[in-house]
Amino acid sequence: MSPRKSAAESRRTRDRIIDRSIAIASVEGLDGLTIGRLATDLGMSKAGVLGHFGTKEALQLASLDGASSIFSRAVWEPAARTAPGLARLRDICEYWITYLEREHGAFPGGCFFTTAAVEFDARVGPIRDAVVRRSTLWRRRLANEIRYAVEAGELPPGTDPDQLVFELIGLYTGLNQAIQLFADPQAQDRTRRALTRLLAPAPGSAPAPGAAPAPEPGAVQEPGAAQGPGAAR
Amino acid sequence: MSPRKSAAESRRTRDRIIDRSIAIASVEGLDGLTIGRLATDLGMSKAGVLGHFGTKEALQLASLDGASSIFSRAVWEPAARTAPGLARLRDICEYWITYLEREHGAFPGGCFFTTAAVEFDARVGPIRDAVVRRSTLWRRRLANEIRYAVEAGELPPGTDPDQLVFELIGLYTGLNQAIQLFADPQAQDRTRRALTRLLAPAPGSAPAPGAAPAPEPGAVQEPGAAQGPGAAR
DNA sequence: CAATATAGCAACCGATCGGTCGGAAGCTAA
DNA sequence: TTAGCTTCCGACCGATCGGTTGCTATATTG
Repeated sequence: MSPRKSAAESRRTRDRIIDRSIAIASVEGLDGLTIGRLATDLGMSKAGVLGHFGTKEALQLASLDGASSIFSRAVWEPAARTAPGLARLRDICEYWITYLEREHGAFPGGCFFTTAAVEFDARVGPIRDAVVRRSTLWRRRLANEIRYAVEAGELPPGTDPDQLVFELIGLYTGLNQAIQLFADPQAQDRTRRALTRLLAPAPGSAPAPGAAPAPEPGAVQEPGAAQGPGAAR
Repeated sequence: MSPRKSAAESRRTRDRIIDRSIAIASVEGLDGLTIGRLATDLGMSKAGVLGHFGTKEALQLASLDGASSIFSRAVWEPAARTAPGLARLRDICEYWITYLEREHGAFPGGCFFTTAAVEFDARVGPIRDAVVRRSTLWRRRLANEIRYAVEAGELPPGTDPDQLVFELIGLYTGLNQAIQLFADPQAQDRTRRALTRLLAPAPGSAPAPGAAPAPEPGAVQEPGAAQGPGAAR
């Protein structure tokens, strides 16, 4: 009806498309996303939508990019202000929990990357590659943070960063499932409880309080801090 | 070309359809599965395929049922022969690892239920309900086994079964991702290493060897068994 | 103001989607 | 042998898929 054309206006439209695309894809999957549905939701024509990207695959990749920014802004950036090491690692984990909460509203259908990873983990092509790349970057960032914490003596010596990353990824994938599939109100607490064990400080290091947004005070059992000296990570 | 019709023959055809359907859906998702593709793969007509189920949704539900049997046969049934408690729990976990291995060939695209759970975790309808139901049954079965082990004194008293289930589910979801998305050859070992910590026996109980298919002998670090007395799972 | 570039639309393309229908082929029961 | 039931096929349905093609209307550039 009313073709706008300024460069700035065009970019805003593009962003609107990507935002909506992310919302749809987080529920229906990147493949379940259709141009027609997207156009209807936005009150545009299919050609108008597709004109910004050329192909559906390009749109999917752009959505992945946009989702990546959202994740980064919600989890990494706020934690990046904290000093590196265990403190920052704990911040990351706490922001990560918040990011996955339904109320956070980043993605109506749960973590976009979990969905995309499972959706494309058995296929080949540019989208799978992009998912693998982003996921690898995140794993690497986590591993670096862990390595730093170990070298600083905040985590037990002998801790295997990749092993800890492996367990963290699993933990958060499980958290996402508990929230989305079961709407489990205890999921966050369970995650924090697992974290106090996974991220228990090295025996000799500083008592470790402060820093992180408090890993819950008045919980049940679980001594948490104190742990057998040899029980690495 | 050649319509067969005996009741037994019909059932065999139905099973063939479901088998193929499971294979496709584990890669493309239950939604990505199409009648046309299925018919082509099986050398049948679309009507011939759909005639056995009526609707695509019924076919999807039947596939979920079939996948459930495969999982049960691969993980639960072999472990059910072991005496209940920690020993059986360890068996379950070991068979569960085998089941997820690419070479196992149960599902070419990785665990059918992980895929289905993520695919439908943000939707409503009979399929999501079925996924939730099956997943809940499995969680309950695990929790029961854990509860038994705790009461038998094989796991530390104060262990929260649901918490341990939560962490196990996450661990195996992570394993599935590591295998499918990263083809990580160390994923199985990492899972076993995490398991030795999660399923560490209660301090006072029997030394716990034997029983399970050996949770790896000559590994690196990680004392494993010994753990602070208070550090409940 | 004129020329160019582009955002967006309506209409359309072939392909495929889930699903229906009538009939052909063969099993089973009377 | 015949009647009825079931399996399966080929052809077809309307809807939707991703994508293309002119075209209009505006913004920008000169």
